[in-house]
Amino acid sequence: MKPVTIYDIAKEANVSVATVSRVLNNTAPVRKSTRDRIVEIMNKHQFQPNALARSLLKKETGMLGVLLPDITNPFFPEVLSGLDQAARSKGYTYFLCDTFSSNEDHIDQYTRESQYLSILIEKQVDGIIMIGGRINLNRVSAEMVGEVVEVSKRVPVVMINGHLPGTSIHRVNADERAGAEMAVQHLIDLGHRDIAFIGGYKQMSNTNMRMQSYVRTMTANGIRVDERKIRLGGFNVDQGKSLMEELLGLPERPTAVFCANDMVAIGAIKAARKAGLHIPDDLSIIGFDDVPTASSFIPELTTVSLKSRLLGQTGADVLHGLIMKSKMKKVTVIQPELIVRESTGPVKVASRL
Amino acid sequence: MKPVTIYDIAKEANVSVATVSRVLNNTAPVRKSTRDRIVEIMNKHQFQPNALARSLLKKETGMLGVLLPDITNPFFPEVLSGLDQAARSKGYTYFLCDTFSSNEDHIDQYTRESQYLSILIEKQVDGIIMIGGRINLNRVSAEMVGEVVEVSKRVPVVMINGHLPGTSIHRVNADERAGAEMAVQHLIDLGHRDIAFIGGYKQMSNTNMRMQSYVRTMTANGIRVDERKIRLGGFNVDQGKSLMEELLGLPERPTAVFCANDMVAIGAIKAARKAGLHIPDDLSIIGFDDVPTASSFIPELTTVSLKSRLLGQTGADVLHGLIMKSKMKKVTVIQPELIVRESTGPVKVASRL
DNA sequence: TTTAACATTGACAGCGCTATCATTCACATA
DNA sequence: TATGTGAATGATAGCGCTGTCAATGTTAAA
Repeated sequence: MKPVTIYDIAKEANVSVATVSRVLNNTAPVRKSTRDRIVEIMNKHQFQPNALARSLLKKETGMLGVLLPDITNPFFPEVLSGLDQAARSKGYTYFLCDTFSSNEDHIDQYTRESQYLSILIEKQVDGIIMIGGRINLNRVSAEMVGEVVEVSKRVPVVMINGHLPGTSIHRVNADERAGAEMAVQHLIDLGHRDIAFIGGYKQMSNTNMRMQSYVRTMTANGIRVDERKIRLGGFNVDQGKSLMEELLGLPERPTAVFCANDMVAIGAIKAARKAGLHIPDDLSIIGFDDVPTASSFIPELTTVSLKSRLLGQTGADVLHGLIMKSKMKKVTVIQPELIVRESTGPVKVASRL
Repeated sequence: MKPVTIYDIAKEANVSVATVSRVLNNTAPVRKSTRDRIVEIMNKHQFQPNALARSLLKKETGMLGVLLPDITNPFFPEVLSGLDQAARSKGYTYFLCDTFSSNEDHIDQYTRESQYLSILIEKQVDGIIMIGGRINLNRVSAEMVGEVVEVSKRVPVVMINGHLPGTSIHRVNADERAGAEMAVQHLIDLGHRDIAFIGGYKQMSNTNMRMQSYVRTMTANGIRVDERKIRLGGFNVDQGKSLMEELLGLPERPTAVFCANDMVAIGAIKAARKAGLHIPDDLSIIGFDDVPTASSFIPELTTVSLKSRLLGQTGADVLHGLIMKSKMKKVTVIQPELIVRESTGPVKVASRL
């Protein structure tokens, strides 16, 4: 059973294909009687125009590509949800390209990224959004950067929470610095002075920004930072747990911990509880990202929201602007927000004993 | 700057487009010297063939459509991740169509579903996967069913964890009945007799299956079920919380609670703790789905895994089979697995006091 | 040397649609 | 009645690619 084309419709309605195309796109006046007849025939056959043929001619597909590192990481569905809404409202459909999760074929994220990039180009997407947050500065070789730059010459690209140094690709970023400052300042305002930082990876720009901002805020408040209380090494619950255990092994444990993200914070809480500590009475813990889990955890996590949905939404808006050839700001910064919940509290002098 | 086409390549290489096409698809022998020359020119121009044109002719696009209700619900990214892997390994790219989340334009899930369905048809996807779990029996009108059936005549469709009664659409389902039985039996084996069921919605098939299986297992073990201890009303944390509060208000509270999903279980634990109960000593709680959060929660959640990744993977495999016109089983059932963690424990007689 | 059998290439139609230009009507105005 | 104007329509050329058929070379067996 062959799908019906506008030729079939045209023949049955005794008109030319041009006329059918006209009623389809409402691109020129068609006599009401003719139009009605054509529409009826279309309905009768449940005619659906072939978007490939149309796109081939019009050089626009209404399709976007969205690259992200791991849909299984709860941060990304949030971003995606904002992005989805904005994209849909403008009539786009998008390919989801997961570059790292379920990595059973031993291909690394960057290789997969370039594979997807070229597939997307071949499929003639109207634009590409790369959601970062994992950009590893060491690994971003000149080659990789060059590739993305090359792609961005062919089709608009915007990066969310990522940045390719030396390029001028449009991006929308959370203000990580401000976010980290909020977190640390919150702890300090609560009376804490002995504040640790755990989680993340040295090579990653987001970790660095968070950590640097931590150091700066401490210093600005006249607090000396203790190198031993900065412990990097991962973004997940288990890693958070062992990082916290290290901290607990120190001769003098901190009264508060700033975690590189919420997962690490959860791990930290688990370790602390196992050690018999009560949160937040004995120890305050603050996370980062405001993943949905954060609010359902016990205790509910104090954290800083990166406004993930807004990030996604804005990314899509910027991309749309680019596609429409509007002049867009090169970088859009989204202000995070401190979310105070239950895992932080005022320092107690006794808690150090 | 116009994109280069095979014509440009052909001209520069002094061959016909047919030959260029041949080296592109390796579809007929080409003299090595000619091939090398063409390849070099392609590289020089970073030539990427236009997939639209190719697909228009070949009637296959390598694109799939994936419909799901809410990417923000942690169950779906898991399914998607399995699906992604299987689809990618077979060379497919897919459109992600979120039919319900971020629903700010007041269009309901079913309307959006049909919108997406027709977009996907127009884009000529090779197949469609609908991930359910939210199919509301009341709302699945004849119209909706008819629509999906109509679509499935044009392109292969597979439903994951969903079912349109009266149709013969291929599907892969978790064995909800068996899963619920595992959960309840686990509780009974632990010595519990007074077991409640909370969460879900009466109109949904998954809720019904879980609930019926709960009743059956109780009865099979010679336990009478107490109607007051079955409380439906939602799938999220807050709803779980208030459902649990209702339960706690009962003259004789249960010693164990079987929750319709993990989110409800988390809510239940929150309510129980607030009431001063210790989990699992005073109350055992078991969830359903084995969402990633379940293992990071405190206490770690005992639950039954629906094998979400496997579900997705299998769905993609079945769809691929259908696309390849292989004979596929109409329904594939995935066996769930009981995951015993910390939120359930043996009954203590004293816990009833 | 001749000829069959491949290897290699070219020409060209056509996938389903839209844009452009040309043509035909139907009226209203002069 | 002649003419202009806009409304309706048709004819047709591609969009970039692949498949088919035909036309060349080339090589090895006869």
